[in-house]
Amino acid sequence: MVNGSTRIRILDTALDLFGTRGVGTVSLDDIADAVGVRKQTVLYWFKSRSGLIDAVLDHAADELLVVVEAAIRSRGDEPLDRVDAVVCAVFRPVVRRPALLGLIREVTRLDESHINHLRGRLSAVVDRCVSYLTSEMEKGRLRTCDPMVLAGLLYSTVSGTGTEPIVLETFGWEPNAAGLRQVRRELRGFVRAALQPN
Amino acid sequence: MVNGSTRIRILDTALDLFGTRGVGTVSLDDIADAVGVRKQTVLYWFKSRSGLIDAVLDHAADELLVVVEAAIRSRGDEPLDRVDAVVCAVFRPVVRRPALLGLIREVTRLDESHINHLRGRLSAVVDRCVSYLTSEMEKGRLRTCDPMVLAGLLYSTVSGTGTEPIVLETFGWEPNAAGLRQVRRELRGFVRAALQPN
DNA sequence: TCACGTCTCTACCATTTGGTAGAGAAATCT
DNA sequence: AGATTTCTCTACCAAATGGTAGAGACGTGA
Repeated sequence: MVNGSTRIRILDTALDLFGTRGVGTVSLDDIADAVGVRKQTVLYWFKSRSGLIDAVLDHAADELLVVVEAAIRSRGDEPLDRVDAVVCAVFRPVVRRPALLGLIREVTRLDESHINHLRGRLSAVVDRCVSYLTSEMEKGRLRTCDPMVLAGLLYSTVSGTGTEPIVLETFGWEPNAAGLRQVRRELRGFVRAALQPN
Repeated sequence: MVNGSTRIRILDTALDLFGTRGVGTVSLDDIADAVGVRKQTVLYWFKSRSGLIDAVLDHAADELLVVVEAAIRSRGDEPLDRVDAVVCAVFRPVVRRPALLGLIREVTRLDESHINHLRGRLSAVVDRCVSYLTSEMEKGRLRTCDPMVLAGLLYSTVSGTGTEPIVLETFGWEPNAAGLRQVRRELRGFVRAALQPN
């Protein structure tokens, strides 16, 4: 594969379309049109629609993993700061690449095989997060609760906030740069309050 | 319309399918098959796919409104209890009718006209929630923050938790009755902690 | 009984879907 | 130069899509 550029362009475009419109409603023709190529070129690079989906999920997982891993390592010892860094890291794509979280959220609509594919890709970070939360709770530096479910709650809050600007608009929020900063600020405060040890 | 039962059955079935599989990926044939009727019967009751979608959204909004309105009125004066009651109320359909919240969450994938349709239906409750949060914050009985964004955060947390069991499973959670109770308990604790006045 | 509205059906249709077959241009290797 | 690999194309196809047209079964009121 000497020339990766077409492949990459397809991958990027598919990620955007899948993430914003939902995997199930985007056809190969839609993707090909957006890339400026014929559907058969897409099928040359990815042997089937299903294969493309898996590849796009990998692509998305890669992008997310890099961001999160960096954040986990970044800030000091205090767990509230650590979590805050991860929240900010996951929130960054909301601005830079809104489709990314949207695609991850699509997991609910995918069939078993794609779900497992994505799970395999993310399980390492997920495990790290849960065991980190567990150990900090044991030290009494986070509000004590079920760490697995807490991780899920945090995910829901951050990803929901990032992927549903339409809902926020319904609540009266204004969708612009200042509004996004506002949301991020509130999100961080919300999570911090929810984790504060009692 | 003497016999409403076919219409209602279509509406119910469509709500379930739309909510679990996503609006865009469910065809009229899928719905008709599930009801045990021909596609043309569906098109007799709802003049187009788009009309059916609006009707289903109305159906869902009705169901949700009843539940939420009752909860808002229910419990005493303390705002944390009030919010807790609403959280429980919204969480109930997660068990009884998982597709309901799933459908509401589909709003992000719908086109402008359907979005506005749903918004019109929900704006009253939404406004009430926001102004309630505002007034309680002014009294210092809730953590002070932006009430609109807070409402959005609460929505994301509750609906995300309810609509993404697959994500929770990835975090190691077990999808059964005990697991659901566990999630609800953690959710309530999470929200309570996040709203506690400082 | 007859007419009428209600309800579901069969029969189609144009368009779009994911996918196959294979031709042709261009680069790369020998 | 000739052969081979890489890449994108045109030309199809069977199946599924949303939707139209209209027939027939059914009960109800006059």
